[in-house]
Amino acid sequence: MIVIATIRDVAKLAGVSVSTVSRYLNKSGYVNVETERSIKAAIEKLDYAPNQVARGLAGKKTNTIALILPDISNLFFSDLARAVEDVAATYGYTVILGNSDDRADKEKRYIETLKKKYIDGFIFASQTFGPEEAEMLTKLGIPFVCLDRAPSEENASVVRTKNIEGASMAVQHLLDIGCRKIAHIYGPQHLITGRDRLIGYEKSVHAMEWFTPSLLEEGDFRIRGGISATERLMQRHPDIDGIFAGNDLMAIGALKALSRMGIKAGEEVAICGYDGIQTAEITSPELTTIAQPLYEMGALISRLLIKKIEGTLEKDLTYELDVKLLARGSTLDFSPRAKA
Amino acid sequence: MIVIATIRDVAKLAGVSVSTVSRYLNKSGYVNVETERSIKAAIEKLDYAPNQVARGLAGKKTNTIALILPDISNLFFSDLARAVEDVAATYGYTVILGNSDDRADKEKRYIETLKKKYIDGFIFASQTFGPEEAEMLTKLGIPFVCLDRAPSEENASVVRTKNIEGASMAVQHLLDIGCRKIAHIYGPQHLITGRDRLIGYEKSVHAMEWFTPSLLEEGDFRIRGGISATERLMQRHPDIDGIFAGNDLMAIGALKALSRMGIKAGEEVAICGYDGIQTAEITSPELTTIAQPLYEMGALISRLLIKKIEGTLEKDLTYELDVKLLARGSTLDFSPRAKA
DNA sequence: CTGAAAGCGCTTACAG
DNA sequence: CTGAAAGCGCTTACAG
Repeated sequence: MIVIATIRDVAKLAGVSVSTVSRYLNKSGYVNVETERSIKAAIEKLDYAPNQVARGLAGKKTNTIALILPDISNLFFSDLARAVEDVAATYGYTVILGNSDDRADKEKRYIETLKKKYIDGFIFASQTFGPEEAEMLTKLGIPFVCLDRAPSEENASVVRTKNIEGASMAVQHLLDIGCRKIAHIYGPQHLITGRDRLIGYEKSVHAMEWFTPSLLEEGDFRIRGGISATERLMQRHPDIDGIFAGNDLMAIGALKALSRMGIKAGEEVAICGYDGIQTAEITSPELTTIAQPLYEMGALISRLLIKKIEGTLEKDLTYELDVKLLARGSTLDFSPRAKA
Repeated sequence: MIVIATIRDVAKLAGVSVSTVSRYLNKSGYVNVETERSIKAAIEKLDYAPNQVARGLAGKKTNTIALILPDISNLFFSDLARAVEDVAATYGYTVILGNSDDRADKEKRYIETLKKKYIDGFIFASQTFGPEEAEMLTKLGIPFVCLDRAPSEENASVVRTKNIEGASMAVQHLLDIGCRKIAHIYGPQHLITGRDRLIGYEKSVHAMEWFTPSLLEEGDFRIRGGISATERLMQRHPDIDGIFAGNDLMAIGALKALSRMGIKAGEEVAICGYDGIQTAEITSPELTTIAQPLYEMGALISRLLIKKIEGTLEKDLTYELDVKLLARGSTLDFSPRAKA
């Protein structure tokens, strides 16, 4: 077992007081150039590194943030988590991971246990995060930022994409390639992503002569929900030739459902998703999608949190990032004649 | 801002000393039933919860473990991380996430910064973790456990699956469905998973008359590597009718490559992967794979670490879990005649 | 520019 | 069974 040097050891070796070493370490207050040199030498010699736990107790800062998301094994969130951790590490922060399964009780438990650990701040990518918890954190004085959804009208920093606009892009693309009857599988309506993408779809199609509300079907943002929604849609309207799914997982479900029904996804029925998860590239046909800049979103949100923690964030804002159409086989292979 | 109660507040309210409260909290030493009651009442009234940072400093235990893996956005590791976090939370531990990109320098940096935070232990799912780092941790007295690979001959706890056996199962399955010329895309040979699965393949085929070493091709455990390996293989041996890929990502690459070449994956060339990641179900045809019990692996490894931390692990062992063949479209659709 | 002192909120022997 | 004291390794005013 190795003996780890403390600030006292450094002070002794450098022939100064502990306070001076601390001041040097934190660059708070003046330190003479000479003494600075000897402190530096002592630190080097002893291979000293400040004990973060002691620092945490004394200074109430741990350089640790928590990322609370529904499920890290969900493709969307693992991409995001990667970005969050990258940026956090760059700024010298450590990331604690919490899976909430979108359950308020689990989420609260994380808040409870992590406040006792003096976590510096929270990122919520969870859907359950609401006003109650936001207030709890505010009272405790713990900074937080949110993905997609603001917990209340108050000022909180939020990062999301232009969902309405993105949905319109999806529909427009389907129209452009020649679709004449486009359905939408929408996500849960208690989520802003579910709602806004539905709004974008409706805006784009409500004036079309072929539009009817029965072209709408509810999904759950998961593959399974996409499958059953597609089945119901195709049964109701066998002449559907385009489907815009509220996210990629449901679009993958649509792909699956169609192929089970013996319909050529992509050729006979074009499909477009939303998110731009990596997996959209491994389906066949590959999935056309409205790509969110996942990495940027994660990077931005963790940068915002760190700024809040360090008190350098001017003011809370909602950031709506641009999305991008990635046209791939599931729409590019479309040839209306294939069906007729 | 809320005022948080400390152990002193509890002691005062209960009319006892801080030591007694501490003893009650940690169930160390005797506490009279009466005083226990009043302490309990005080805790309830003040909504007291011990400060973990202070506890960490005084007792050198933080109830926090670190999970170091190559990349959380890799499907394999996100599934695993979920299990690790679940189990850790159950035992009252918090999980810190670190992405190493399989780079020794990043890995060491995590060790450096986390030891200063009094992390209780490490799980390494990273491939770079070697003897040097293992020694470093041993010297520091920090417990660790490893996925797949032991860092040295010394006693370390390791969790992996029966790779050789699993590979043989894959080959046997391909033979069973009628394949007569089976290639193997092997993973990096500095990884035990890459090596052992190759051994399993060779064991099963070396006596076959059709076997030739040119049925082997190297991959990198990623989709891209699977694609190019498959291209090279099919060029060399257009009559290959079965491919066993060393992991699912490369198998997905094989699927992609074949479809680009106009070959019907599944029907003309059967494909089997290894891992059992969730994504294997969303390809088309769905991917047959040798499934590792990912969740169990994650659960076991984190349970092992916690036992080591708490000193209740009898001895270090290497656990080799069973795998299971999940036969799906990529082999079940096989019909040799399709090609002829 | 520097040091002594108090404090962060616990735990751990050690007396009693 | 219980309490006083020292200590964990820092930071933060406050004097000088």
